[in-house]
Amino acid sequence: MILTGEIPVGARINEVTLSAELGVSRGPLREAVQRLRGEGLVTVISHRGAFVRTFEVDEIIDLYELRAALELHAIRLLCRRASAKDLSDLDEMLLQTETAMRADGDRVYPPDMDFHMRLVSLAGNQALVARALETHHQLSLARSMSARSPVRAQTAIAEHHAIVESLKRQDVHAATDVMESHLDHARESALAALGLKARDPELSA
Amino acid sequence: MILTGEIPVGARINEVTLSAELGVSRGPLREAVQRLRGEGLVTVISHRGAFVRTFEVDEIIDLYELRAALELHAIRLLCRRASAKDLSDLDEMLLQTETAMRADGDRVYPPDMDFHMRLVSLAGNQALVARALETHHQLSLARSMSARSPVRAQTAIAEHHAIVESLKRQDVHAATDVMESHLDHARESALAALGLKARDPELSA
DNA sequence: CAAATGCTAACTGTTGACAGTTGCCAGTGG
DNA sequence: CCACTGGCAACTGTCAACAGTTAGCATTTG
Repeated sequence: MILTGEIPVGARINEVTLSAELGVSRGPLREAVQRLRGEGLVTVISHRGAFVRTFEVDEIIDLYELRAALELHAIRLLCRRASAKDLSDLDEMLLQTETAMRADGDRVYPPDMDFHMRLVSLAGNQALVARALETHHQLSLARSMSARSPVRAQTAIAEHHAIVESLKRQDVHAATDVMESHLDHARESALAALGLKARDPELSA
Repeated sequence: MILTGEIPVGARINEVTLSAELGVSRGPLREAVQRLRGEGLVTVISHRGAFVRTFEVDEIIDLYELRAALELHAIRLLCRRASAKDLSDLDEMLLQTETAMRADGDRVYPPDMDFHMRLVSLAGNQALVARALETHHQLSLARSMSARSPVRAQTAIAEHHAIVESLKRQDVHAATDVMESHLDHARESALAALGLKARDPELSA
């Protein structure tokens, strides 16, 4: 309900009304809230309740940095572990996304997230996958604070292709470089959609 | 209580007896269990209860890989952001650890964890810090499955020094290389303490 | 008129009790 | 003697009610 926007960002979660809507008691609901707290989707204030988390610009930048840490490492692992079939599967996935996008001009981020999560999954590290999924959830929540901007689809797909090509050549350096700039672009796009610019005086390298 | 071993690894958490010991009711205890579940310290089985999580060898290797992803990225960020004072503080910290170790031959891992967490904190990314702390908690729980092995203290300290020296020279490549081998050694040491070896046929680079 | 104070309603924090499920053990039949 | 079944005890899942706190509003006072 949080990720779909059914409960708006920043809103308080009223335990009694929500438990009545869901048809459960307050006990299980409070347990669920604690789980969401662990996932970073709500912030709990003592005696005040649980609020759907809001993100400052700095926090969004931090999350993209975290994404970079996780996904760049996944890339490094993939260069050593990915089988030919894995890579061809990724290619097929990209083609399907392209055809789906051509038919239906809507929805740009879900396939993007699918690609990245597939990439991380192929690294074969469950702990890494869990953290990446968590980070994506937080980022999708942060992005939902702005109106959807369906821009940046074609360029993203092109960058995905470049990543897979680098992986096929087992070129770690190229793959990580492309992924890093890809995430930089995604961050800037997200921040632009949210209104303002970044601070970072550090994109020379 | 889990991290200190007061509740042994693999044990079931009896809600009624534990809530009686802690002087609280089962409701808050169940909420706490859900939080621990989010932190990956317990696994909850429906109608069976919460069990202090046990780790397979593969999962421990995955956790060290996750550590590498987070801490190597922290190193990269530090090379750009760390001030001279930050680095001198790290140096002082290492010296204090050495003198403390010379006086008291016990306790090897806590200062190690302190150093790494300090390193990550200096990167100035709260999301990164949170995940690193979580991973360290899981690893300390995994290590607690074996008897403490206070070996490997001097070499670890030496490697810490080498990391700081590389950071002072702003040599990203050297710093990440040292950190990577440091974590490799830590992993092998932990696995050895737990009984058996790793599988990885991939430590040539 | 403005600031401080007391009151009230709404909500969270916690508790104890009830219902449903699981695992174990004795008893029974092959 | 072994496998199976029925019953039982312990425990988890859930609920409704009570206590304590917070925020807002009306009232009072300088």
